[in-house]
Amino acid sequence: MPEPKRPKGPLTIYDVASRAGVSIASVSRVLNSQGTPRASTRERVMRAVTELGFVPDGAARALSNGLKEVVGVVFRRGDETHFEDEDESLLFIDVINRGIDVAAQRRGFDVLMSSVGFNDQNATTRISGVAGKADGIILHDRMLPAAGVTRLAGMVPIVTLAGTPVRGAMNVRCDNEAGMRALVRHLLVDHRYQSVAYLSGRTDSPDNRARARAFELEAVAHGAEVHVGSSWQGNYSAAGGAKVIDGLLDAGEKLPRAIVCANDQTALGAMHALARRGIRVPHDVAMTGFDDVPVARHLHPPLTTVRQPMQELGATAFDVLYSKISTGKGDADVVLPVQLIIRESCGCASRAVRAAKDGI
Amino acid sequence: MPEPKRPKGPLTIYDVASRAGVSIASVSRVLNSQGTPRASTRERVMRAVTELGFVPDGAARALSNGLKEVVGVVFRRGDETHFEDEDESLLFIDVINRGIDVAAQRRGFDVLMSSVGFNDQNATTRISGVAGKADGIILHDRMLPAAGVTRLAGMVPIVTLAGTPVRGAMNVRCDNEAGMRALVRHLLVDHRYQSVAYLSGRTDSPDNRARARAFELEAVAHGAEVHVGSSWQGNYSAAGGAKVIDGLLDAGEKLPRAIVCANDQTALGAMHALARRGIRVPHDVAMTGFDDVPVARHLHPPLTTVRQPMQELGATAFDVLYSKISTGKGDADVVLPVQLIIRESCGCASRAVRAAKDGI
DNA sequence: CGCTTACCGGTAAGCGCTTACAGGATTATA
DNA sequence: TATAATCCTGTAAGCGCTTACCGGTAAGCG
Repeated sequence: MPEPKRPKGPLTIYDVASRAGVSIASVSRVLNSQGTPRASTRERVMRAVTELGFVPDGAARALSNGLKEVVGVVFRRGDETHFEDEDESLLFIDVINRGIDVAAQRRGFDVLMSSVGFNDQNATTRISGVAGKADGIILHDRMLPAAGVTRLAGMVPIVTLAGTPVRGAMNVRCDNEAGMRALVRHLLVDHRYQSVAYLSGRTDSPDNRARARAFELEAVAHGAEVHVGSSWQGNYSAAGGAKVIDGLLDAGEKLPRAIVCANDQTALGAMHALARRGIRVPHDVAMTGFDDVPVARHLHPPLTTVRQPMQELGATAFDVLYSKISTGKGDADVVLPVQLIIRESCGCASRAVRAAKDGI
Repeated sequence: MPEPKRPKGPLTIYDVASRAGVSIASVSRVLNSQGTPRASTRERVMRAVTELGFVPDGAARALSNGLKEVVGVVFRRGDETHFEDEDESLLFIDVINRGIDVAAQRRGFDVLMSSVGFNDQNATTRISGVAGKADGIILHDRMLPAAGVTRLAGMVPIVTLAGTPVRGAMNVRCDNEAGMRALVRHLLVDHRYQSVAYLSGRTDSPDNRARARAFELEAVAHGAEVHVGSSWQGNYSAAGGAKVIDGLLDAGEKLPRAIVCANDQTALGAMHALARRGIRVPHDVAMTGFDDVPVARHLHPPLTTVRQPMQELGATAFDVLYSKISTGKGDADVVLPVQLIIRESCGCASRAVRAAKDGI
C-alpha cells in the first residue's frame, strides 16, 4: 500500500514548506495564526500539513520562544513496601493532580508528572530533571527540605502544596486550623464527648503539625481529656492507623470516646483495626478523618471528616504558577477554606439510619 | 542578603562555562558523563553548577539530541457533569498511569499527562499537542477512532491500551475472554446459579464488547438463562449501574440470580441501588465486577471480580513504547493474563464471615 | 632530547522553530 | 503610466545544548 514516503526521520517544517511551495516562515505563521497570510497561502499550507500529518516539534518550539507550556508536578509514591490499603493513599494526590490538569488545560499547558519513591535518595536529581523540562513546577508536601526548595526556586518558578511557605517559592494550602477547630467543637460541644485523641500523621508534615496544634488548643479550651503523644503516632497511612489502635489495645489501654485522625487514610485503617476487635464505631468510639477523599463516604459507617477542596487546591496551584510564569508575579501564600462534612462515624445518625429505625 | 545576581533571565551553559573557566563543551561533557574530563576540570564545573544552581534546559537538550525523554499519556476525564461516585472511576486509569510512571522512571523518562473531556471536540488537537512534546504516546481506551490513530502513528510511536490493535500502532491489553470465562464458570458451575445478566459498559468500548461476547458464549454453553440487551445497558460508571438496576426494578422486572458487571464501578453503583431497595447481595442477587480496583475489597460485601494487572498493563505499555523509540521495533499486540478474585459478593463466604458463624 | 601517540578541551555546526527585517509584489493615487 | 503606500513573504539570526573534529599539550619511546 502507498505509505507516504518518509525519507529522513520525522517531518520538519521544511518538508511542509517545500510541499506547499512556500517558505518555512509562512508555514510557521499559518500554524500559529501570526500575521495575515494570503488565503491561498494559508490553504496550501494547511493542505500540506494534513496530507503529511505534520506535528510540530515541541522542543524546538519551546527553545525558540522560551515557553514549553509544561508544568512539572512532583509527588511521593510508596516504594516496594506496598501495604494493601496503601493504593488508596494516592487518591488525595491524584485528585489534586486532576485539579492541576484541568487548570493547565485552560491555558494550553500540559502536565509533566514525576513521582519519587519514599526512600529515593536522589529526589533532588529527579526534581531538577523535571524542572528542566517545564516552565515551572508544583511540589507536593514533603518533597524537599526548605533549603532545597529555596535553592531551586532561583532557577524555576515553584509552587509548594499544603506545607508552610518557603522563601522564594509560592505556596497554596488549606485552612487546617479552622477545619480542625470546627471538627473538635462538633465532637466536644455537639456530642459532648469528654475525651478525645489525635491519631497523628507524619511528624515531618507541616499539615500534620498544624492540625495537631489546632487540635490540642481547641480540645484543651473545651476542657476535654486529650490523648496525644508517641503511642498515638501514625504516618498518614491506613496501616499506620491500624498499628496504633492495635498497639494501644494490646497494651491494655482504654480508648478515648472519640479519635480524631490526621487524615482519612489513617481513619480507614483505624476503623478496620477497631472492627477486628469488635469495637463499634461510632457507638463505642467515634472516629473522624481529614481530607474527605472519595472513599470516605463509602466506609461503614460513612466517615465524618473535613473536606479540603482538593481539586481546587490543584487548580489554584497552577493558576498561581501560571501567573508567575507569564507576569513574573504570583501570590506567595494562598489559603483555601475547608468544610466540615458530618456523616455518621462521629455519632450523628444519617437519614438512612434514622429511616431504618423508624421503619422497624 | 546576597542574592546571586542573575543578569539576563535563566542561566545557560555559557554562564556555567565562564564561571568555571572552561568551554561549554566541557560543561556539557561533565554534565552528561561523556568523554574523560580531567579531574580538575570536572570539579570546577561541578562547583560552578552547584554554586549557580544551574539546571540544563530540557527543550534545548531534546532538540539537540533528538530525544525528549518524555512519554505522553492521554485519557478521558469526566466533564462538568460530575456524579458523586464518578470520582472513583478515575481509579482504573490512575493505577495504569502509575504503572507507566514507574516503568518510565527506570529509563529516565517523565510522563506528560493530558486528559481530554468526554465531549471535547478537538481531542485530536490536544493529542497532537502532546505528541509534539513527547517521544511517543500512550492512548487509553476510546481516545480516538482507528483512522485517527493510524494517521498519528505515522508521526509518533503510539501504544494503545486495552482496545483492539490498530494498524500502525502497537497495543497492550488484558485477556478479557479468559477472565470472563472463569468468572461465568464460577457463577454457573461452582454456585449453580441458573440465571445471569451482563450489565454492560459503553458499547463503543472494545473491552466491553469482548467481555460481553465471552459472557454470552460461556453462559449459553452452560445452559443458563441469560439476560442482556438494552435494559442492561450501563456506561462503565457507578451512576450508570445504579440507573439500570433502578430502571429494571421500577419496571417490575425480576432480577436474575447473578449479575455480572462490565467493571467494578458499575458493580459499585448497582450494589448501592440494590441496597436502597433492601435487596441483599449476595443472598438475593450475586454480583461481580471486573478490574479489581482498590476499593473493590472494601465494598460490602467485598466484590468478587477479575483482576487486571493494571499497573503491569501500564508498565508494559511503556516498555513496548520505549523499545519502539529506542530500537525502532516493538510488539504490535501484547496480551496480559488476568486473574479471578473470589471474595464474597458472588456468594462465597469469607474467612471472616465463616469465623463469625463458628464463633456464635 | 626529539618525535610519535594519547588525551583533553575548544571551536563551530547544527537540532526545528519563531520572528525581526528587508525586499518584491500588489494596489492606490496622481 | 509613473510613484508611493501597503501587504506578504522570504531570508537569516538566534533559542541552549550536544558532539564531530581538530589543534595543543603531555606522556611514551628510541
